[in-house]
Order: sequence, then C-alpha cells, then structure tokens
Amino acid sequence: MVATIIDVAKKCGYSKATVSRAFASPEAVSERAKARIYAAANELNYTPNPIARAMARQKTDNITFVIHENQYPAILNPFYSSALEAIMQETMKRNYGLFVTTNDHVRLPSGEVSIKKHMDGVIIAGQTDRSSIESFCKQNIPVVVLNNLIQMEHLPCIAVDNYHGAKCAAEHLIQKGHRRIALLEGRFSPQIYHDRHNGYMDAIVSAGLTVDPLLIRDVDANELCAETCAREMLSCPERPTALLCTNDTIAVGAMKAAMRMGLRIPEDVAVIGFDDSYVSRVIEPELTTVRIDSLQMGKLAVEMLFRLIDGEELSKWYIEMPTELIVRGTT
Amino acid sequence: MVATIIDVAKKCGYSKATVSRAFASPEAVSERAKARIYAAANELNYTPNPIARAMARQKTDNITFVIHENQYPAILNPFYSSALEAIMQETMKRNYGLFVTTNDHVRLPSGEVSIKKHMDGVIIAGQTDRSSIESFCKQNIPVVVLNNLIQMEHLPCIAVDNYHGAKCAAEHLIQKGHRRIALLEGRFSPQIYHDRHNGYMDAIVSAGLTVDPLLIRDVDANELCAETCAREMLSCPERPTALLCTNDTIAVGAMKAAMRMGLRIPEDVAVIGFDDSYVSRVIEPELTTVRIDSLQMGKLAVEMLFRLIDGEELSKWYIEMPTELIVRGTT
DNA sequence: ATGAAAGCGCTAACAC
DNA sequence: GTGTTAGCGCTTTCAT
Repeated sequence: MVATIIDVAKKCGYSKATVSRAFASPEAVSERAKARIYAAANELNYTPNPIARAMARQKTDNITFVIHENQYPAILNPFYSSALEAIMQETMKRNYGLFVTTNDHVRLPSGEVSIKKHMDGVIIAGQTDRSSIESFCKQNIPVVVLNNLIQMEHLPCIAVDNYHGAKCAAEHLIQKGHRRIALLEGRFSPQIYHDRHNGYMDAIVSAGLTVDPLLIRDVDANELCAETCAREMLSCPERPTALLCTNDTIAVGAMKAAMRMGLRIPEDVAVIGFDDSYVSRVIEPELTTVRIDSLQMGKLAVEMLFRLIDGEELSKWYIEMPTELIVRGTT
Repeated sequence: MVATIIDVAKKCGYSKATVSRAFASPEAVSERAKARIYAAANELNYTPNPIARAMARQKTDNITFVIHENQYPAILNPFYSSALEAIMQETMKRNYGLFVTTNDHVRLPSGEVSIKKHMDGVIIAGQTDRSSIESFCKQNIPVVVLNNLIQMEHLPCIAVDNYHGAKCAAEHLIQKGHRRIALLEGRFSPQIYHDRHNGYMDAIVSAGLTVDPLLIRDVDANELCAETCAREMLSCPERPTALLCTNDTIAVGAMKAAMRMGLRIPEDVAVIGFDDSYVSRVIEPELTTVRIDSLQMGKLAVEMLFRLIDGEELSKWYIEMPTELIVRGTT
C-alpha cells in the first residue's frame, strides 16, 4: 500500500542498506546514488517509517509529558500549561515528538499496570506516585519531575522556593501596614501547601502580629470556592484588610468577592496571588503576585531530560526555582 | 537489558505466541497459562513493547494534534487550548496516545519534507497548507480539520458559524440602543475574518445605521495592541459607545483601555468578545461574548477521526458549530 | 561507497 | 488452547 524501503531499492537499483543510509546518514552515500534514490522515493511518495526505525534503533525520538488526572484540567491547567508550552517548544527544536498524557499507565490483563513506552524519556508534572516512577526506572526510561520533590536516588526534580515566595508576599503586606492578613490556601500537594503556609506564618510571627486562625482557610483552587470563602471573611466584623492567596485563580475569586461587595482594591482590601499565571494580567487592576518562571522551569526540565537521554551526567539532581514578588495594582 | 517476550516465554515454559496472547487477547488463553505467564512477567518486570507491537500490527494507537507554529502560542492559545483539552480527554478514554506538535513535518536529506508518522490519525487545528494535508493522505493517514474549512474531497472539517455569531452580537448592541459600534477585528484566517466582518456589516446596514470606516480597525489579537487601538477610538470626539471585538483577548484589552480612561462598563461603553474563552470570566465585569463550544468541537473532531481510523463511513464531512451570544456584565 | 544478512520484539495466520 | 513460523520496515555490523 504505502511504499517501503524495498520498493525504493528495487526502483532505483540500489540495495535497501544504501537507501536507508541515504535518509539516515546521507554523508555516507555518493551523490550519484542519492540523486537516484531521492528521485525514486519521490515518485513512490516514500518516507521512512519511524516505527520501523524506532524498532531497529531502539530509540523513538519521542518524549512524554504526564500530568496525572487528579490535576485536572490538564491543558487548561493555569500553572502547568505554561511549563508545557515551553516543553513543547524545546522538544520541537530538537525534532523530537511529544506525547501528552494524563494516564501514563495502561492496565494489563494481568492486573498489573504497564507504562506506555513509545518514548525515550518522561517529564512528570507535580503529583505522582513512586510506583509510577519506579516503573519507568525498571524500563530504563529517564524521568524528570517538575514542581515536586521526590526523594529518590538519581531522580531529577525541579521544584519551587515556595516558602520564600509566601514569606515575601506576607512581608510586603505587613510593610504596607496591614495587620489583619488572611491566608486562602489551595489544597495542593503537602509539600507546596506547607511551604507556602510556613512562609506566611513566619512572616506574621516575625512581625510580632498575632496569628488569627479565623483568617486562615483552606479552599479548592477555583474561582467560585475562593469567592465564597473571601466573601465570608470580608463580611466579618473584624474583616481582613489583605488577602494572601496561594495561587492566582484563588486570588481572582477573592478579587471578585471584594469588587462585588463594593470594596475597592487595593484601598479597602489588598490581594496577592501566586504563580504569575496568565490570569494575573487579565483581571483589572492587575494582580500583585509571586512569580514563578514556569516557562524556564519547563525548559530546564527538557534540558535535563535530554542530557539523561543522551547518556550524559547531571551536574545536579535537584533544582529549586526562585520566586519573586511582582507588585502590580492590587496592593 | 529490558525483558522481552522471549524471556518470559522461556521462564514460564510457554511459547511466545501464548505469552503474546496472554497480554493481547487474554480470553484466548487458559487460566493456568495466564497465571504462570503473569508471574514470570512480573518477576522479569516485563511489559509489552508498544513499538514492536505497532510494527507487527501496523497500528500505533496514537493520534496527533497539530497546531502550526504561526498560531503561537500552542498550548496557551486561548482558543485551541480548550479544544485540545477535550481532545486529550477523549483520546485518553480510548486508551490512545496523543502527540501534540507544531511541526508535523521533518525535513528529509532529500530536501523533501516527510511527515512524522508514529500515529494512526491527525487533527489539524486551524491554519495549515494543502500540501501538509496531502502528505497525510498519501500515507493513508486520516485527517480531521478543526476550525477551518478546506475544500478537498473527503476531508472532514469542523468549522464555526462565525457570521451568525458576529451578527447576533452586533444586533444585541443595536437593540440596546447603540448607534456607534466599533469593530476591532483580529487578523485571523481570511475565512474567519470575513465571516465575522460580514456579520457585523449586515447587522449595521440592516438596522439602517451608517458604517463608519473610522470605527473599523484591524488589530493583532493580543491585549496590548487591542488596548492601544481601543484607547485611540475612545479618545475621539465622537467616540463609539460599544466595542465589538472578534475575540475575547481583544475584548479584554479594550476593557482595560476603557477602565483606565475612567469609563464605566457597560454604562459608558459596552464591550463584546468572541469565543467565550476562560478570560471572559476572569475579567470583572464578566464579558458578554459569542460562545463557541470548543470542548464539544474537540470532542467531535476526535469522534470523526476515530470513525475514520476504524474504517467506518462519515455521515457528513462538514460540521458547522453553532454560535450563541452569552450576555454577561459588559453590555 | 555499497551489499548481504542478521536482527529489533511482537502479531497473526495456520497447524495441531 | 497452544506452538510454529513468517513477516512488519528499518538499521547496522561485517564484508567486499
């Protein structure tokens, strides 16, 4: 049906070995041969079959980005989408293919799970389980973990200095004169949750302010839930004058609550977000937020992964991304 | 290094055919054999190699989503990201793999371009070139085109009723009493551009209003450009009282211009967007916009593609998605 | 520079 | 229900 290397070989009179070389390592083939081979290939609409190539070379030239489904949405995820954008660009640059998947496993009839492995390497976004990573290791597939720190021998991780980010944000509010600073914290992975929580706590305590448990609330990281929560807090007699939110989506919800209650931002209530995702500059006034360079994070992940794929050594197995407070209009 | 089907066969005493069946069609294998085979497989950390499987079956169980790089950003694209989200979910449901790529071609040493084909089918988002589609056809790879109508025999396309959407939006503004309605149009593909343009024009003309060329402006579809453009228009002595924008990003830029000039929305100036993308509900007041069900669009694309992959007939080659005006706070 | 031949790991007739 | 065998389309020694 579709032309194969044999068809081309027959048509041009060279062996399939030479045809193969003409495509895979053209410098090893004479000009004369190449001319004939390419001509024959064009006539037959022949293009090399990458599956067969992968089979013979034991290499697919693909990598996979996995974002587990509990982190829904996957593509529309406000945090991971920009990391993925960068991963995509970098992967394309190297002429690799990119799989994107929420379920890196497939259930075998044996009841066991088996990883899908059309790929030479994997980037795992955030939450995952050790067994998942172990599966990849057993199949000798390099893994890089993005936005999560998993203690495992020779497992490259890129995480974020969340503690510092949250601390700076709280300090900024304190310095602006706020004394009742609420914390709306998303139910993220324990690691991230605690680091941001502790950053806030330490800033409050260091400043000699009292920690009011009523001002600390867990929320689901969506606008509606955040809005409801913020509205409740802002309705209290002793309402907070600032809302520190552990991601931008929560911050947007909080802003909506304030605006809809007729409060002015930042005069009546200040808001800070986290991540510096695209929403932070959509809302007006634009959101003061803790910036994480997630594009750079994605880029670093790809670079580490390709080093591993190429069999090189990694200078470090753990990278901590810095955070930086970006002051915009909501403080 | 990594265990193969042969290792398992040796270890458990069955032939590799039976081992293969135990994984690919377990119902054809006795319980006794399966028990032994799975046990051996587990000990060896064996999992079937999908490349070899694809090679033998001539089927990869993968599809590809291609969004050409001129439509940058790819993942962060406000329109295509939600279609991709749906495509992803649907694809995972069927236990297929999903490639995402901006360059579906790879340059061959022959100077020709060759498509990457680890996949059984392709969804192309928006702009593309005929030759790209023809390449896929020549390799017998089914293609579905999303958000673009390309006249080609047996080429499934899913596009949008842009004319109707723009017309409704303009009519809504007219009905609200607006007489100076500006049009900020993004430089999209000619098809989309013209349909939205004509929808606006027809509504204006039908209402007996005069078309003021000063009120019609092309813009790049980003916030900054839109804000600049809107600011200029709103600074004119005879400023428009409504801004019809051909996507939500432009509308957000326009809203920022108005807000920063101290104009109230919708009292002083009304704004309408297009797409009903995530930004429409981030901005406050929330944006009146023309809804396109892009999740559904993605879902339909996947369904059509799988029909083709499964060798079934398509009842129709062209689907036009309806549009619907969603009235929120900006009108 | 080119060719012959042995895989790569699996599936799918076909036979028993 | 299980085994035998012939591929799937390419790469890669090893010769020449």
